Amino acid sequence: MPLKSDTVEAAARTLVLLEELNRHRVASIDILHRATGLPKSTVVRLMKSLCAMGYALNDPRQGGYSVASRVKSLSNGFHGDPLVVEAARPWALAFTEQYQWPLAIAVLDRTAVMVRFSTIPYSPISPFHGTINMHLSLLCRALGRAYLAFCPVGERSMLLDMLARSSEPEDRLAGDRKRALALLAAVRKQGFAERDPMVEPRSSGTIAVPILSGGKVLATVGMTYFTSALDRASLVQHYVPLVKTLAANIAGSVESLRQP
Amino acid sequence: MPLKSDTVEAAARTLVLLEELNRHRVASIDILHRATGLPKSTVVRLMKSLCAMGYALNDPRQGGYSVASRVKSLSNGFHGDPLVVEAARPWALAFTEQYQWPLAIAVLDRTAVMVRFSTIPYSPISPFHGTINMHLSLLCRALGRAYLAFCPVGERSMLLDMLARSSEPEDRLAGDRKRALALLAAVRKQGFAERDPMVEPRSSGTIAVPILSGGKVLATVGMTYFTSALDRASLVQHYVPLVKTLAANIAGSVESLRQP
DNA sequence: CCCTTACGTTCCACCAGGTGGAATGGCATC
DNA sequence: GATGCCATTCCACCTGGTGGAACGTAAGGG
Repeated sequence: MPLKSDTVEAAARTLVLLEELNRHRVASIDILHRATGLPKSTVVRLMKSLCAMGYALNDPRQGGYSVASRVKSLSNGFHGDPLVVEAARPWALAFTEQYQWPLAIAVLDRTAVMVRFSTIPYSPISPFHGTINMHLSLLCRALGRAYLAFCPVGERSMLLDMLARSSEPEDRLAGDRKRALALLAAVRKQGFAERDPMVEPRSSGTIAVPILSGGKVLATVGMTYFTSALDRASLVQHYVPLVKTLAANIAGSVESLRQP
Repeated sequence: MPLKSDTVEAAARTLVLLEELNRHRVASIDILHRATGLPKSTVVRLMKSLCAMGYALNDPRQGGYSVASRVKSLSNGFHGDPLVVEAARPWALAFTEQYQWPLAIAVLDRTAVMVRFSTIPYSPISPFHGTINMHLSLLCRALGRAYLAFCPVGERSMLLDMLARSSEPEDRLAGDRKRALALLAAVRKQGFAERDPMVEPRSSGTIAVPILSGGKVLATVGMTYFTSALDRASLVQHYVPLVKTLAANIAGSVESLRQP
């Protein structure tokens, strides 16, 4: 079944597989098969190609495959992160250095938010391995909810209209506009967003707030943590204010960078 | 003409093309054709695929193609385990070839360290079972103690907080913060960590040191030996310095691999 | 200890996808 | 207007890529 009619199928599959591999420290054939929907013999053949070319390594004792250093040459020519990411980078790195927990910066991309920067590589205790370019839903994920709750009323209305047409399971709540608006009002009241408790993995959680400028949401910033490591009081009284201060500092840097 | 007999040809060509694209701010079809040796129709077809999937952009006004932000998904997983294991592998294999004793590389995984690479299969004196993917405690095992003793103060504090909530027998000492910190101070003073003498197997021992970078512990490296084969003087005066040098070499390789 | 389950790997018949030379189109230069 | 150069499209050809089935191995449970 072709992914897109004007793509080279084998190439598309290989790239999707490599993206999935980047999400894990080590990934088995079974994990890659489930995540991509490709038959196992196809996964094996494509992974062998990636290993032969130096993009991946397979150590059977480790239990699977992992990315190798050659993958850097597939992206090292890209230098076009959004302004808000440039502004956020030093603040986010300093935060993770001081508090250990990883941060993510996400921006709106059609009807989801997309992670454009993360301090996961600099955190010793990250629940995730590679989240760059992940799409996160607006109604079930912390980074998305923080966007939808704090964006202008007109924008929220339009986004909810678009979400109502979606067939994604995580967008289902958009079909019940009243409940969706009530959820978002609760997020605004609380002052920060959290991942829906029904969404996996349940061993971790995220708190997220908007990065605001001129009444608009430029991006959202979220801190992810292991639920076994932080009790709710510590989370709400200690970390939420820190993430809010971080967001304000980032917004300030965006303003500075915008001056000619 | 196939690149390699065990690769998916179309995938290999696409990746080579993408690497070449990364070398240019903008690249024309002709440039890509000359650099890769692929026929122009092949280059066009593969570039169309890359554009359709979001890895490249075509702007005729700019004079060709350039990489797009999605390429970051192809490399963002190269940090932590994959990075440290790739950096450590050649150094560790050379060490075991020269000194025979097996080595293990371990990284932090929540509140324990996990062995991610081991030279046991390459050691002529490896009566030890394979240890890859084993979790080792932070307070009773050499590889764990090396991590906890030499990591930054803030991180140690947080890890001890998390360990205090653990019900694992080997984490019990975390309940007595003062004694735990005294143990770790002693490890730092000694310059290397050892397994708790009460922990089995007593016929063997491990010496471990941190792999440091920018004031943080990336991983720990440990050498396991038979206690009947080495006296303490030989261990401390001969092998500990060798393992420390090994760790410094690995750290250097990590820095090199981190460059874009 | 044996059976079952789950996962990784190999095989191979099948055919659809990928190939590249030739032709075409567009643009700049003289 | 002719020429040269580069990008793109076309399409006959055939080989590379596919995926279900079979096999091998290891782990877990009774």
